[in-house]
Amino acid sequence: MSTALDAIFSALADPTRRAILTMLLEDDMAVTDVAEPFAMSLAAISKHLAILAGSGLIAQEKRGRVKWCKLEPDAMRAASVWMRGFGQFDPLDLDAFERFLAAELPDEDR
Amino acid sequence: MSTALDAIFSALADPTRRAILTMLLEDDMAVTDVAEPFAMSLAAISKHLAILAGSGLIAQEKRGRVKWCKLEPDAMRAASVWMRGFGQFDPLDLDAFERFLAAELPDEDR
DNA sequence: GTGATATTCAACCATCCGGTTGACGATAGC
DNA sequence: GCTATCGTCAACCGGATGGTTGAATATCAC
Repeated sequence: MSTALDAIFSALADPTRRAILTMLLEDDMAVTDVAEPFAMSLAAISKHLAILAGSGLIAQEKRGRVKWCKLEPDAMRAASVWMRGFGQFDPLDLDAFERFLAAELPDEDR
Repeated sequence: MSTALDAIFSALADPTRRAILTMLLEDDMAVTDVAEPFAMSLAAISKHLAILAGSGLIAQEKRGRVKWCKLEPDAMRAASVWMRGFGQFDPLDLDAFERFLAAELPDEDR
């Protein structure tokens, strides 16, 4: 019971990585341009981007010597669906919620 | 830009803690009962519960010598809303979710 | 009061995480 | 070919994280 949601939630747990995702919401960006507004080294940002790519939240494509980073919002869907189970369903609806999860999420994410 | 979302996402990043939240979806539980299905010490679970309480995802109330743990689903809303900002989710799946809501919840709760 | 149960505290440990720096491999421009 | 730019790699560092154990605190049952 883990890997995909683990990776997504822990990727989202860092404010720098959330800020990067917000930036990518506006447009695809090269690694250097992603790093520019942050007060940390390029290598650090490169690691953050690798973590985001590893969780599937972004995709990276190298074109020439520049590597482009592109948001992959679909990766957030599993986590969003998981979270929605809380708060919108009261205990009486639990069985129905389980059925919904069974339909929406792969086994390993339940 | 950080603390609340940091705490919530990093609390959710651990599979043990997510499993605990799922258990609490069914009913409020005492610490010992929460710990029972897990292959780790009671102290470890106690720490996990403290983290969940610290992030606001659960509330704990001590009654007598037993401490009851109760889900606080509202705490998830900030994170859920944040994620939805990215979510041009697959429209077909959203439709499925809407149909599910329509079938399972009375009108006044939607 | 004695003894069992519920929970936390404190110290400790191994590992992971977020950051640094410096060297390196590729590609672009001239 | 030379040089500047883009990005990663490797080694390192301090602090957080997730777990352990054993002692301590509080409450309940008798």
